[in-house]
Amino acid sequence: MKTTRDKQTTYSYKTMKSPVGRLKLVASERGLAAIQWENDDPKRVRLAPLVEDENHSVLLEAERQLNDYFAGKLKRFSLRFDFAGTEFQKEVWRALAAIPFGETRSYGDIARQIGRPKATRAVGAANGRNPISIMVPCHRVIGSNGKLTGYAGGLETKAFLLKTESRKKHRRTASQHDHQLRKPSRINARPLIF
Amino acid sequence: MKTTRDKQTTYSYKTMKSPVGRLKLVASERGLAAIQWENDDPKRVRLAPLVEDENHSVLLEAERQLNDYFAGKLKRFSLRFDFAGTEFQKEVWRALAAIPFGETRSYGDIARQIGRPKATRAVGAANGRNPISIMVPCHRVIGSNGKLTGYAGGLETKAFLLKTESRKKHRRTASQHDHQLRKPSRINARPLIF
DNA sequence: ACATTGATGTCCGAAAACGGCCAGCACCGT
DNA sequence: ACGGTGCTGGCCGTTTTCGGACATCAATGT
Repeated sequence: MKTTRDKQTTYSYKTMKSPVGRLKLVASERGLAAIQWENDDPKRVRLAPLVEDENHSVLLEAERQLNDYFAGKLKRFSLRFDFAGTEFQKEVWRALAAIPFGETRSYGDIARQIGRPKATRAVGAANGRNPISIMVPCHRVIGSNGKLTGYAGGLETKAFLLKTESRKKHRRTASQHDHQLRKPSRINARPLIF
Repeated sequence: MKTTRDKQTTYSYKTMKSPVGRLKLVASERGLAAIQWENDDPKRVRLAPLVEDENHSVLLEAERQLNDYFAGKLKRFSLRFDFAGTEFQKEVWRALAAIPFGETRSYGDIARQIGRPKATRAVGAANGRNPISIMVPCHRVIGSNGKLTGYAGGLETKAFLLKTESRKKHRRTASQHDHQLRKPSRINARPLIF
């Protein structure tokens, strides 16, 4: 008998088309729980049981924001997230969510930021388990040498997202000014290797 | 870092006094989830996070029925249960709930009843994990040789419950008649070893 | 009488494996 | 002196794996 313990929570989902392929949005009553790729490894993010619901308010709002993002009309997502993970993972994911549009960080940067400077590999692992692709921008985390190193949606997708964001970033208006950065000299100064 | 994954559901609890010590009642919105002993092994039944709620309707009803049971005024509990366990465990627990007041079964009896005649030890293990003591009467399951063998609330408590039920059972009125039993010759014919 | 054996589902702890890392260093070719 | 490239070793949280331990019991063998 292979049955496992119940998961207790039921999630709603719907799918949508996007420039990076079909996406599957998943939400609980507490907020958005996942954005998964078409061929996502099913054991990367495990949420069950799932029920289709095209009209779930959180899912509709997420879809709207994603469309605006891909249309270049939105640079910062604003939505309640329902993270299911360990305390460490949630800390990492929160740190990811704080990386501004168009910038990048190294895995070590994130490790230092959450106060565990030596947990770089663990940060990498937590990155790979990020349930909410795109909105929690794990694609903005790259190797300290500028290499992209890995992405659940495929390295091409990671490159596409970064290139798009970087282009949009440069098209800034006069009213914009530089953000206050903790380490301004290093941020985004890393060469990107697509 | 020792943090584990979230449990997703929040449970309400309250405590009550009883002839067998203080009991902790736990419920979700789906029903009664646990009745735990004062010094219950915390890893026997794990429900978290817990919030005290003296007025939860399920908890109040459970308390009422328990009081009636201990007063000898109630022989059969009627309440929605919220079992959290594997499919096998739930099958066992459902089988337990069907054992009438004042009767006993052996672990092998239960195993046969759920169609897994050789899973006697597994039944024992599932018994030990029964979250809803007393109401799901795992105390009515004893060794095939009549020995009590084990009980989360202590063997003295198991003996007390069985002795009480057996006494109350015999004090029957003239209007009562024997229950229809599937195996009348064996049921409760086993000698009890207190 | 009494010890042994095998079948069963689940949990627990320990240990090992496994990564979306990275600094340091040697080495090499300008 | 530089700038690449590639290897090595240490670091860290999570997942997987594995070996026992059980609230048993009928069937054997002694």
